[in-house]
Amino acid sequence: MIFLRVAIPSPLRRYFDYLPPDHAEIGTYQPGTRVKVPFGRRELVGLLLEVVTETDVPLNKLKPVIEILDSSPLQPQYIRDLALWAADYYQHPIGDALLQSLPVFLRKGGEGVASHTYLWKVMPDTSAANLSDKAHQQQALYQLIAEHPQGISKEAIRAEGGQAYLLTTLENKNLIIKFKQTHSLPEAEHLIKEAPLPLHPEQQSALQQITQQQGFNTFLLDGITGSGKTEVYLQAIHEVLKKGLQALILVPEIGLTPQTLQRFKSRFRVPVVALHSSLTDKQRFDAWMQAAQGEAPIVIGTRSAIFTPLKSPGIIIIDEEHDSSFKQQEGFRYSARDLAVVRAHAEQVPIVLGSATPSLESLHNCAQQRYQHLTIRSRAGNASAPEFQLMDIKRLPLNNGLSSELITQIQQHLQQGTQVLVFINRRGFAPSLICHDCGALAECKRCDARMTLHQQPAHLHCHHCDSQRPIPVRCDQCGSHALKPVGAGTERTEQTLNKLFPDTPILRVDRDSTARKGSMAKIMDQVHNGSPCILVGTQMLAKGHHFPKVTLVAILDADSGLFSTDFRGMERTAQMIIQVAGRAGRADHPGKVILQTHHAEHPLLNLLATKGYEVFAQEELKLRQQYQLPPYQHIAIIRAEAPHSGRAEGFLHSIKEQQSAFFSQIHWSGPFPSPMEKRAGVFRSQLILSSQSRPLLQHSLSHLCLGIEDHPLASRIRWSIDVDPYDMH
DNA sequence: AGCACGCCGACT
DNA sequence: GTCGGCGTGCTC
Repeated sequence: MIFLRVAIPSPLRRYFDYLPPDHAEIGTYQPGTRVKVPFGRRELVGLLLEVVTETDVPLNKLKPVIEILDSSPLQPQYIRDLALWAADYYQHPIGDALLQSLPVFLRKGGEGVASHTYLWKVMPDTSAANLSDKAHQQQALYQLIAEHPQGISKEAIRAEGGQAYLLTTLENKNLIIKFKQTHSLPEAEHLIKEAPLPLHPEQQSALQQITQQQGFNTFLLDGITGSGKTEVYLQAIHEVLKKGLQALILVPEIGLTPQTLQRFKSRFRVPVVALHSSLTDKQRFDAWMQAAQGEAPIVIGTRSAIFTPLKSPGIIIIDEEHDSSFKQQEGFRYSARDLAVVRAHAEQVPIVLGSATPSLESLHNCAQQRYQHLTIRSRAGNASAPEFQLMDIKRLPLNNGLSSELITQIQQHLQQGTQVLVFINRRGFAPSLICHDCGALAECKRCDARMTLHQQPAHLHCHHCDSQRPIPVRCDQCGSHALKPVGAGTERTEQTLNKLFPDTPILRVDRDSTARKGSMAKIMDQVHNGSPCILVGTQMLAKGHHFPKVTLVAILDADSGLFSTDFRGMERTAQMIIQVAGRAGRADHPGKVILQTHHAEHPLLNLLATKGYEVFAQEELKLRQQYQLPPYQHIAIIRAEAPHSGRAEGFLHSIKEQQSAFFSQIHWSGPFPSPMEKRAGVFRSQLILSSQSRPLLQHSLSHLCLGIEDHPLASRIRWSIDVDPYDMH
């Protein structure tokens, strides 16, 4: 008798055994195929993992599988192993982790067959001369297709500006022929579309390190903004493509822009597949299949793309490796960057982690000789580094957050015909609304937080739970009409700058101003026309985009993260400052960065402004070591939440009392209320576990997890484990 | 996580 | 009378 062991997408941390399907043809059941199974009163898509001859479950409880969905596994074994490794390491239910490694289309039971891509090529013994001289567009299309002897797809034709609607016309004239895309790639000599840029010595040396070694190696490509990291990626990818292998590139959520894609598409004459959020489930699956079948030599995606199978893996690249979006912040809380290293090791391919502001973890891994540190300290061309100025604003009068010296400097830069970037990491008009008579602040009813005042459109908005209400006319507490906005967000800064510089366009860039499709592109077009303007925005400005005409970057509030309860606050602030600063100045325009601060004497802020990120990071690492914080300690947070105050904390207390004696060399701290205890109507608490040894912590967590599951309150309280948390909230 | 069962309050 | 509130228990 045989049983099918199936992974089910549920929070239950175990497998489920099933009987073979009722009318099954005699055949082999292949691990890795999807199955449709009854589960409770539902039908779910699960993943067949193993065929076993024994089961612990009483026979009368076993149900048969409804249907085997795939004739063979759609995913290679190593992706399943990666998901299993992650489930174990991040303490996530195994079935859920496994199913999350598949595209949504397959999770929902969609047919595992990709749509065909059709290609066109020119018929032999024809030429553009067969067309009328007047048919310019047809001629151009013919030429374009002729340039691709392996065939070209409709999408690629459109991307190259060809008139795809004329394909049928040329087909009817028997000049071109349509065929299904096959898996072959262009010959090595046809790979390059656009010539590589010359490398300066540091880039050259980094490229050599990456490409000359065999098998698995982790490289930290630590290159200042403008040092040409992307060119190193491109040339490393070229080497991979020459061997007929594929490249997987992970970028931050906000970094998957058409410009990013274009850099890869215009360099190589191979399909580049992008797994972005605007694709439908089916389109995403098709792209996934192209990667899995080796049809797409270059695959670019965000966090979840780490589970994309490649037929012939050649290299993995994580761009902006310090970026927080690589860590999933809910549910299956994996770090795509860390999983990428695990994956590269399993596949024996090199992995490149690139950043101008590397995470302290990665720098520490370099110091421990686990990663090879490749630094690029010179900029491409003759660009010079921006000059930093810490501007002490203590006791100075401010015009909605702008000091008069800053205003003067903005004026000067506009007069010299260049652009200015004003960075303020708060959207909305003002962080809150205060009653001038009694001091009461407009608070969110569901969170321990102030509500942000917005004016476009006018309302109060909680940025933590998204609840909204109209702007009150009278104070809730005392009935006074004297309600005043306190502090400034992007909207207010925009308004203030508009009054100060009425003749200069002020362009606001934040989540609100770019919510409509195409509005970001519109703003960027205006910036790139080069005439003087002021860009005002949040961290959206700090990523991806380059503003060659910007010569002054003003950071209105450099202090926000200096005294954060989160030990990573300083690191994040520094990364943000350097990333924003990196938007300014190019070859002919040296940039200047002004940091408005109330703590101009802050040692780390000074170090950052005068000596740069690298020196700052070394100092910050010393502090982490001194206080025994990551990366010198490994930590995990057990979080709990409940709709009544105290319950979550009581639950964690009870867990700690019951369990802590069983574990040695694990340091327990808490439970504490979360930094914002009430959020979206629930009360949250956390218990922090730390250890010097990562394997020990992981092992302990696995046991602890079983203990928590058995706790009588576990089913009534929402709890989760966050291993290597990025955000302490 | 879902989903159903089951036992108490305020509606037609 | 019953509609529906969410506490509890189960999923091979």
